[in-house]
Amino acid sequence: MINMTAEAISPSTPSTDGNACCGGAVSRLSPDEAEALAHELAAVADPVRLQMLSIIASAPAGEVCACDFVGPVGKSQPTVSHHLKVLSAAGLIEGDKRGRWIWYRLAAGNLVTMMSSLSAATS
Amino acid sequence: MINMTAEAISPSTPSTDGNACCGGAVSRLSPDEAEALAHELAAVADPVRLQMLSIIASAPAGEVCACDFVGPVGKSQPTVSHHLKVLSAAGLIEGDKRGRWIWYRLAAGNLVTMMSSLSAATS
DNA sequence: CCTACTTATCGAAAATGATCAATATGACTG
DNA sequence: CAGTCATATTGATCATTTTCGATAAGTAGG
Repeated sequence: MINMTAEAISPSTPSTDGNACCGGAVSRLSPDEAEALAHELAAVADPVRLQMLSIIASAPAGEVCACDFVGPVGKSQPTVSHHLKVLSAAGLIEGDKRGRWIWYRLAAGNLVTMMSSLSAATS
Repeated sequence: MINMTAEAISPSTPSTDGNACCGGAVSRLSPDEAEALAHELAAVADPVRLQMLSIIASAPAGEVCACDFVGPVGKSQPTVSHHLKVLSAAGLIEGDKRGRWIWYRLAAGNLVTMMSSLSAATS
């Protein structure tokens, strides 16, 4: 999931002179890793999507019909569909098409993984 | 800016007829709570800011001079200053002005709090 | 005081993202 | 098969965010 194509320790500025600071900083995250983690976090950093996740989480059966989001979040159906797609693409939810409806449930593992990565980067 | 069209436990669609779904969904997050949590998460959902947090986290002394970010993240000084402001406003880092420099350290508690809120909303 | 240095702010340009109306797609129903 | 319902896609608009060059504000040193 996390990309290792670029080196994690960025070259930084040469630190040519005798400055008191500026020169030795190092990141645990390569630019690519940071990009990937930021993308996952961005999927969750939206009020509508947070409400949708919370709606699924508090559903008795653990799953919610797509049409059930429109009313509570107060957005149009295309907007809800867009957000479902974002959450799905980020691996945070999974949809199950049954008959005319699509039932969404949490893919809870990926949320935990995401938070672990964040913790590891900022330990 | 904040839309108040729906309240915490949204009434949703009337569900007048005998639909198999659409009607009973409830969010644990009010629109305002969702907005607040999303705002905190957005502070972290950026590759540059993630790298900056990771740079502070891996600094031996636990703090990093502001000038030390510019090289590693590969952005201009005004851009770095902007991101420091965002992280600071979100309560994720704290700056300490000593002499000519400003030293930044993690305010780690708020990261933990943020992740707890996210967990609680999506339990 | 004048200069060099560090950080912040301003203003503008470019990119990204959220949103909705209209419409398409696909599935059940009568 | 025609109609209805649930969801996805399209196309456009509006708001936000990222970014940088220029410049201001503040501090230390000569």
